[in-house]
Amino acid sequence: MKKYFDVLRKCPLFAGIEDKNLLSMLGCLNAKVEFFDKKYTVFTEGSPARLIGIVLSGSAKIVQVDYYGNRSILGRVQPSELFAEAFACAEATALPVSVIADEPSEIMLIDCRHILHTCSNNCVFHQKMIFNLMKDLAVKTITFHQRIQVTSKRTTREKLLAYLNIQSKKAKSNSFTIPFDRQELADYLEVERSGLSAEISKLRREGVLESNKNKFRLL
Amino acid sequence: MKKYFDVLRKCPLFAGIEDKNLLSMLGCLNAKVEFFDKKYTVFTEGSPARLIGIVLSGSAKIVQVDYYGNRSILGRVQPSELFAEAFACAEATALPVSVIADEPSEIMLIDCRHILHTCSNNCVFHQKMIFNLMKDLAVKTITFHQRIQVTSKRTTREKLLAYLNIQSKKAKSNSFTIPFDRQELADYLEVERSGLSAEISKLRREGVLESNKNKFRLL
DNA sequence: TCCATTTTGTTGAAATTTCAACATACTTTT
DNA sequence: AAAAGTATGTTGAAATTTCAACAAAATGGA
Repeated sequence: MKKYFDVLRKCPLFAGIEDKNLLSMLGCLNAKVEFFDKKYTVFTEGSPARLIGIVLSGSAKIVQVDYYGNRSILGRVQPSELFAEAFACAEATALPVSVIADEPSEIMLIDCRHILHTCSNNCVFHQKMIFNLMKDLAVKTITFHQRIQVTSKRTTREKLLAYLNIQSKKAKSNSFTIPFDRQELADYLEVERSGLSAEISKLRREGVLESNKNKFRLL
Repeated sequence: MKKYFDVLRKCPLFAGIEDKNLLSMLGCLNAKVEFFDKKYTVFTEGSPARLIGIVLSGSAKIVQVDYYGNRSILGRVQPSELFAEAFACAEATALPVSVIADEPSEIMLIDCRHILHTCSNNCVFHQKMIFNLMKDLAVKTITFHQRIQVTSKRTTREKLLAYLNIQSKKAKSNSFTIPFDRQELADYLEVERSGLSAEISKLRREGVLESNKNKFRLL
């Protein structure tokens, strides 16, 4: 497990926990590591929501697919980030999303019951983890707020610009790379890919932005 | 404060906390109660995100307004429910939403620093509250997932039906009352009010549902 | 009760999005 | 290096939404 320490130290779940305690905690949590190849399914929609995932290497997409096959991308997780923690913490019976590896990825899996229900009154590490989970969930909630701020715009153009502005702010620069290809960005913004492509071209012609693949610069 | 105990016992923040401890906790948290008349602003977008709100009586809307005046309704809070807790817990600098009383309402306000930063290692009640906050935030995250499931549909009809189906499931009945008027429902679904009205009429003509004001029955 | 105000429903025109189809560019595999 | 597959851009027609304006219904005060 030691080879994952660099990643785990950055993981919100283990914030403020010292290396010397980490190894025994992982044992206590019964943490497992699994490998998933590109496009393989980490979690399937409808399965029990008992495991919390941590990306150790690679990345994955959180997706929802409705009965018509329309895909909505809830987000993407990178190394050291948690996923499915909300469903586990809320003790949901079934996952409403699927998680798909974007590239060959190592994923740490922890049964949430080891975090929520064991020695939560005595062990200072468990208390710390619950505090960390609370922080993490608060941040996720804010991320959803931001997303709704973007998708509640009524036109493709407005959604795109709202999204690019947030990305630009996040990168603290007017040029930045987004973590989506065209289809994925369309799924995230909840618009048509072709309409999105058209709008990007239009904004480029109007001199509002420059772009090359998933690199953008706002002018 | 004792007159609020019936409501507070149902509040997720105080789950599992006995009456005999509640009064002293409220003192320790420095909880204040304020009254807001209908349409009055409880929290203003942009103000510091330090207070957590609990509805004691009445109700309030969580709203976001963009630079074009388009309003998006993030949700509505009822007695015993928390609001703004995500921003407080994430220690956000500024609120990205406003909270507006829907009717004459009593609101309890608690400075989040009294929950997050005081005696969090020693006092068992603080630990319990943090656990409760984590649960609450997990449930809120799931609520947002549901909302995205609804608003990610591409047509007014699909959004409406997805929303009504969720409400029907929640009520465990095919007839139910929704907490929004037409304009509010339109803002929640992110569609035009006039188009929404038209769609409801159409569904009624097609025999898919019956409705009267904000009462619906799915057939 | 009556008046003023707010909410809801309706409609047609304008704007926008979706859909389908295809061309081009880029990647990956063999 | 060629072939196959994938991603992106473009277009026009069809479908849908938005917008604006108004009528009808419901609500809240005076």
